[in-house]
Amino acid sequence: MPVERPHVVDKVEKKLGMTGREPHMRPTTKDLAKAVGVSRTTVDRVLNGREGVHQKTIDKVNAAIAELGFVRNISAANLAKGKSYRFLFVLPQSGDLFLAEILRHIKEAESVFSADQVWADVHHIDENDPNKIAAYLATLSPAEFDGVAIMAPETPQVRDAILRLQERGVRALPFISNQPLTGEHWVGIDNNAAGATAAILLGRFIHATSGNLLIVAESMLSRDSLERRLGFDEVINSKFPHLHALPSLETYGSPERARTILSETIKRQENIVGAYILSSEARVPLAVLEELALPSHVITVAHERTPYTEKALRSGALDALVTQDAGHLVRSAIRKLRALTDMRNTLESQEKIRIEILLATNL
Amino acid sequence: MPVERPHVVDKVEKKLGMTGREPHMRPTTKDLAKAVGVSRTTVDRVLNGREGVHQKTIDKVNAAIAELGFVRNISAANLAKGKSYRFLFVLPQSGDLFLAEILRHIKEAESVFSADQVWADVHHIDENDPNKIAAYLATLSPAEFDGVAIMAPETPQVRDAILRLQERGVRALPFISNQPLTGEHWVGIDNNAAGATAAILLGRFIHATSGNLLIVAESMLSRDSLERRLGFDEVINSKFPHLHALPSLETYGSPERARTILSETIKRQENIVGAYILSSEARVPLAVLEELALPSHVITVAHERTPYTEKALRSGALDALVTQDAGHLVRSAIRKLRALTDMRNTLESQEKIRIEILLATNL
DNA sequence: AAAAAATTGCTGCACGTGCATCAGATTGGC
DNA sequence: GCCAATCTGATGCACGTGCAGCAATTTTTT
Repeated sequence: MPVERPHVVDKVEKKLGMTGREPHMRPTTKDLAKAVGVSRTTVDRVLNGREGVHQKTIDKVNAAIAELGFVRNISAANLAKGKSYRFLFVLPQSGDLFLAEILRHIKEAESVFSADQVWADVHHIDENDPNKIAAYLATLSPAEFDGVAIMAPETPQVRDAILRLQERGVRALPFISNQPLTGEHWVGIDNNAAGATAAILLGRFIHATSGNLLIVAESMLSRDSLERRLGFDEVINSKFPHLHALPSLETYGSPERARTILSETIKRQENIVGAYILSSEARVPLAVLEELALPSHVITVAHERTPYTEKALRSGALDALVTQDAGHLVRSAIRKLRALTDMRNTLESQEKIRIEILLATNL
Repeated sequence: MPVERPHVVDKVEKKLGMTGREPHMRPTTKDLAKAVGVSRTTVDRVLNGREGVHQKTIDKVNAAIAELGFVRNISAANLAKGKSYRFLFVLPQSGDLFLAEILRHIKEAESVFSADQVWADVHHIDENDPNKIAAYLATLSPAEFDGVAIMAPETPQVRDAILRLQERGVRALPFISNQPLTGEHWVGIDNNAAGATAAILLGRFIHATSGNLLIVAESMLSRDSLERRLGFDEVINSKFPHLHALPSLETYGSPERARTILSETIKRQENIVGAYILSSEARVPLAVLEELALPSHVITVAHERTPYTEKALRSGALDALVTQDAGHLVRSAIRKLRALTDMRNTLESQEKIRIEILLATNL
């Protein structure tokens, strides 16, 4: 049974001069004060970094904190402050299945974190108009939101808008799409490594002694795509020189265009032994590849787990999936934003987003 | 900035007949009571399942809970109850590097969860003596621990001890080692799938058109090893019939024995194209394999990420690693135990332990 | 030594929920 | 219509921390 604190007994013990504190009860600010020989007010001043405390006293309090192993009861603190966390996810609009997964997990996470007074909203932006994005970010104030997770392509306008947002006191967190130079905080994977991982899978799964690799992207304009491609090429060139990665085919999200450029390329190239779909929306390219009925020895690798790619993996249309856990991304973003507003640290090992490899057996 | 609840303004608003509640403030039990038209006492009775409330009233309260979207403030509740969570991890003793990782993450997790009044102890048991394990579990009482995560081989004695533990009111959670029939709660991976995943990796990485696969285990007595082997064989037989999995070699944890049986087997078998180390301690077999200097085309797959296997992966001594995240395992166990003592549900998607595949590029 | 500044303490309420006690109110059975 | 049983309410303290207002003490400056 959970431990219920026995109020009365506690008091009696205190009267008898005992500590009144079971070994599994953490010291409180009151205990701290008693240990140091100051009042709770002074302890409070130290804990919350208020000024007007002598350095010597500060040191003594900190020493006692270390010795007693004092940990601030955040629940009680938040309760006292009546604090709540209002976060916003700024995401591209698009019918992307991966994005749908992200949205689903935001809803899910909100219900879990609701017990901790966390609110998560979503706002969709036109990801192709950096000025619009920057303009929208400029409207956000600390009065509305404590933190914002932003998934947007890296452009100078957006980067500046994020910096200004932070200056206004709104914690901003680059989300999935990396925004370099905005600080060390961000949630996502190393896309270079993701591309390299896809390359190893293709390189090792392909048994042919030579051949060409089809590379399909939605667009090569984004930094993420570029990084994946770079990481991919690096590995193919250094470890699998018998394979040749073709120039990236860009679908621009259009099924018709995808069909045209893919079928043309396949007709032209005789010796295709593998296909790498590096965009986060694999549905269109995958559907087209299935239509075109490539020989069965052609290995296909794509990114991001969605209902569609999952099915393709199960059916064998896809040989491997390099993905990041959408739920983890969302929860990590929320935890990081919360830590940022509380000026706490997060647990590195928990927040590191893994580059996951999925085969038909470990879905 | 975080939202500070403006006490004074609140009161004024209430006087003016407003709700006094910003849209991002969750309704409290007081609001609930007002909405239903009962007292906070009655709401409390319903929320905590106390008896003596008319069914009609219960329904009305529940309806209001749904309508207002009331979520009990667990922080406040725990604060009021002075509740703390004392959990125990019962683990094998052994110098296993994987176990060391688990231990490290328990320490780490304790510091994180300490803000939530969670205490995590560790007790080591002799994993080879089911009676001793059962006897130890019999000594645990709800007065000491609210929940216990147990990593122990499946035997009837242990299973019974776990059941009796649960009857005494101590939540028990099978940890990593599955204990079937003790309920749906457990933390770990499907070892059958893990073995199957290793098999796919080996099968696809090996380019030879025929050959033998070395299988190394610490012992085949545990259910986990058996399941991995079964999952492995199933995939090899059905999808890679040109490969032949040799009988399992058991090291019993002894480096000398490992060296002997491995070198003998390798001498006898001419055509070894792959090695699968299915035990959680890969260090000894891996070291021996390196000593024996197998040809470079031999593919090696092992389980569990440790500093040692990580290094082997980086150096190329190992081609792939099938692993489970030790930090995730530990945190998931703590979250599940907490949910069990609170009789809450956990988030399925967060607690599912993934079978991860690691290559040199996605460490 | 007196005045000013810096440091520390006291008191008391607030947050949302749990819980105990006692007092009313409503219902049902006869 | 009366008593008992069942249901509901009122009141108040507790948990650990934050915070405001003011008083008391110590240290530094003039």
